[in-house]
Amino acid sequence: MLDLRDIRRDPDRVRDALRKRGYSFPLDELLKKDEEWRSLLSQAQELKQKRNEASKQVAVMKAKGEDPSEILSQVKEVSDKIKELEKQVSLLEGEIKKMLALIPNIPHESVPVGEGEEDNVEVRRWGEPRKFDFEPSPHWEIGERLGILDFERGTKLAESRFTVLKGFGAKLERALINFMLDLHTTEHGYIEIFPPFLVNSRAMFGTGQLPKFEEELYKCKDDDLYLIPTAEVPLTNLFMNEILPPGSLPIYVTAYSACFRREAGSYGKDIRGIIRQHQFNKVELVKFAEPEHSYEELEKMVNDAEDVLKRLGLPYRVVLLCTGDMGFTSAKTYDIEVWMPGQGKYREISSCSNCEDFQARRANIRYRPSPQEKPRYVHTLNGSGVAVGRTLAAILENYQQEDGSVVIPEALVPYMGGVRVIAPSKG
RNA sequence: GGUGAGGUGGCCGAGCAGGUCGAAGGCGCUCGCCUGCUAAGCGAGUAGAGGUAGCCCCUCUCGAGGGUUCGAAUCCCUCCCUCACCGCCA
Repeated sequence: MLDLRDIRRDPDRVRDALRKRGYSFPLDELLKKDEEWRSLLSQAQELKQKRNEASKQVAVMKAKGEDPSEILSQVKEVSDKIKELEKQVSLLEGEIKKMLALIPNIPHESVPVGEGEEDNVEVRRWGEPRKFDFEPSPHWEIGERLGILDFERGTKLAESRFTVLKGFGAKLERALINFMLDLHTTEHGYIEIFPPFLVNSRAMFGTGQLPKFEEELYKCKDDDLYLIPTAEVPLTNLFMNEILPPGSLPIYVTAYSACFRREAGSYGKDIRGIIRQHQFNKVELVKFAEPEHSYEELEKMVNDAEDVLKRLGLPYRVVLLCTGDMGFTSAKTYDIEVWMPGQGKYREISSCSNCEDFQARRANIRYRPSPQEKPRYVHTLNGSGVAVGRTLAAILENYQQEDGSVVIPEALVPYMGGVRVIAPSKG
């Protein structure tokens, strides 16, 4: 959420941001409502002042034993007028808040202007895609041959885009989660959190899933609870409605969570394999930072996510998203794309964003820079560190052998109980 | 799910037969004084938000929302949450 006062002060800045994002929004309507709101508000406040003064007078007169009935009848009218005005004020306030909640964040000046994926800018590459002396298979074929991915039973139990992991597949998924959490907590300074996978609508509003993206969420029928689409939601909202004391920033937190997305509107995409599932596992990174340092923190966070892929020996590239491809809440986003030999292209495996104070304002997360200063909004950052299912798919494709087996990356061997190769087995 | 108690400022905790109460007192914190250092002591300050370019100023906020009233932390209604005991349960 943007600050209404900033919008008022410099509406062109917002117009420019909306244009760069390819967003249409009735900004003039908002400004008009704002003006009306402020006018009515100050009218109401003036009357209240009057009423408060009169009420005090009544108290004094009563104490002296005088008769205040004359004032009483006058103030009664004022009170009624206040009620009328306040009704309008709160009505307008509601409308303004609703509109405000639908304006996306303003892109940082370093973000390239563009319309879509094709305008993103590659920042760097790491690792050399392996040369195969046979035709590399896509991960779903490898996984089915090895008996570790079971798509049919996933669909039987739930619906399409659900998959059952079996044997070493299930173990590899678990190994990856533990490997990533250990890496981030012991080497990158993150505190491990195990959050709720269901959160209420206030939390969903705080991180920007609601109200605009409700159709992406699984909602519980009888409760004000939603399945989280990412651990970013519970992690970022950890400090909702709090003022962090001086010296607490930056705060780094990480969590494993299952993520649930309805994937409405992506019917045709990635039907095969485990790239796009309704339920998937992810290790998430979230940071709370002072505004002065949030962009350094973003670079460091991207490095933390890259480190996962480096240690697994998976080639990747880092891409800076353009204005038209960025998420609603983000001011600047880097995607990390891992090389998938089976598909012959790089696929997103992590997305790291600086949301600046956009989410902090929604979730009311502040910090006090020093004991005598006023609270300020923190900057929040989030990033995948990284998507577990996609990493598993990347390992299958990058480490596949001609005989159908898959070699386990060295770093994971301890997490796999010493297993170095997953070979085809019966059952 | 049942019964009972309760939700006040960073924390603890008064106020709750409606009226100069955004709120005593204590702790904590900040600044100053004092003191070889530290501790103690003394003095001052110390909630958040909005209207305003901004000060003074004004308005709002005592879990949330609504109501009664000239006036609500105090009275009434609804909801939420916390704690205790019971029931159920991984």
